[in-house]
Amino acid sequence: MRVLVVEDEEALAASLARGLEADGFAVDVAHDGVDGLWRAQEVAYDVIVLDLMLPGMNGFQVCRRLREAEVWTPILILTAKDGELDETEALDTGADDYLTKPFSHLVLVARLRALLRRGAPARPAVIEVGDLRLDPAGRRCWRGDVEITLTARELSVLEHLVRHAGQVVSKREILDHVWDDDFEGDPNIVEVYVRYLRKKVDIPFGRASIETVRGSGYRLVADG
Amino acid sequence: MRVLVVEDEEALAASLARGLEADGFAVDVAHDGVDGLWRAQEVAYDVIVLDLMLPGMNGFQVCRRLREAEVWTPILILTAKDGELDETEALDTGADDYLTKPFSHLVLVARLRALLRRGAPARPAVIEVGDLRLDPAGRRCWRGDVEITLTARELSVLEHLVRHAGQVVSKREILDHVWDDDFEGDPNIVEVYVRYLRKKVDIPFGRASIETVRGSGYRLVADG
DNA sequence: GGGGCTCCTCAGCCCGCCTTCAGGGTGGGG
DNA sequence: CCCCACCCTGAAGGCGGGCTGAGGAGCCCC
Repeated sequence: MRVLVVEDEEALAASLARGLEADGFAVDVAHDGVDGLWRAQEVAYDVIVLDLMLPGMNGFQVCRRLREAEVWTPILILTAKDGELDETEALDTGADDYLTKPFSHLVLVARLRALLRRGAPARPAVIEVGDLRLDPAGRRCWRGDVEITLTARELSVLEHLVRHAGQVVSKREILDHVWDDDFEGDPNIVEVYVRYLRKKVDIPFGRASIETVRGSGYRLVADG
Repeated sequence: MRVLVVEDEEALAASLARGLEADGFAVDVAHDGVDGLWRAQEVAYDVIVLDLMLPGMNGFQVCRRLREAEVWTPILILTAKDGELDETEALDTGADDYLTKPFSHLVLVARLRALLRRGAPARPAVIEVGDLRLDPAGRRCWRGDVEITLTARELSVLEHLVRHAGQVVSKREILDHVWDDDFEGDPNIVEVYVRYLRKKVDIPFGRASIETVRGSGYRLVADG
């Protein structure tokens, strides 16, 4: 099992390396984000331990860049902070687990083994409909090679359509699944968001993937 | 994506709800098994997070009851215990995955997304009569490989004919099934719609699949 | 505090769908 | 052969579902 530790703090890095080696890991250490990013792309590590606070490029950036580069090695983020921000941010950037400093060596190893056990699954759950791609976990979306920036709501609506591609989805259903059930506003909101989506994922590309099924709802199609 | 969290511990429930909402889920919370069971049957959730230790009815019971009630929503069981017993028991009762407390939010979300990914898409119930195909749920219709665009009413009338293919269906019957029972308008409306249908599904293809049975009604035939 | 962004509301408009209606065609029984 | 019931057909109008643009409230970050 080969692990890459990206950690700028010398003492911690050395301690991690020693401990992991004692547990049978083959350990490489990178001391800053740029180096870590490079190594992670060059070598097929089984898992990466990534500190958040790094000189130059921080852990989130490294993580995101790796995923953008189609590197799906499981990543465990180390963070000194404890805020919720880190947690959600880590998820957004595609990390697989995270650990708050200080942590026990045993816990770290347990988490790493858990990640390894899960094996390849870090692979993104990208859903494709024609050349429209959606990564619900990463909250990202593409038409072909062009990335499309969507807001949270837009993405949720599109996610629901994509997950039911080819089927008719009623406005009521979208409302129930994407909005909270205590939403008492204008159901017209669904039409509005469909319009937003069409403006972003269809019209600029001359497509018509979100069909209106009058009286029933909407249907997402491949639209070759 | 709509998720039901069944968890009696207030703090954990609130934290789960907040976290999941931050990840774009629409979250409902039930604080005991009975409430959870009821909600899960009333609302079409995409996934259910179910604690084992619940007042009144425990997670296993809820799970079993749901499956007995033909509710197939993916269920992820939360357990404080660590025994293998729980795992096999959970799977026996029809749960889809389980997670041992304490767990990281990231892991929970990853597991939920995995469940959603697995979620089986609704199977298409396509009815065929000769080379005429109808997908009532998808609101679509084909003659051979050619898709035919039908309005809601047209499709409803055709659906009734297709479901009784080969039999004579009276106009009164069509009226009662396709229109509201209290429809007091001109029964001629049925003739009008049969005409519309013939213009779309028969005439362009040189077919005559909707036969008139004078004095009785209409009959849909294969019309090889 | 202000600018930008996201989310939501609202009202007006337009087109397509549903329905009605009247007139013409057709077939069967006397 | 004639008549009447039954069915077909074309046109027209009203209505409602869906679309659209503008704008305001809340939020976050600078």
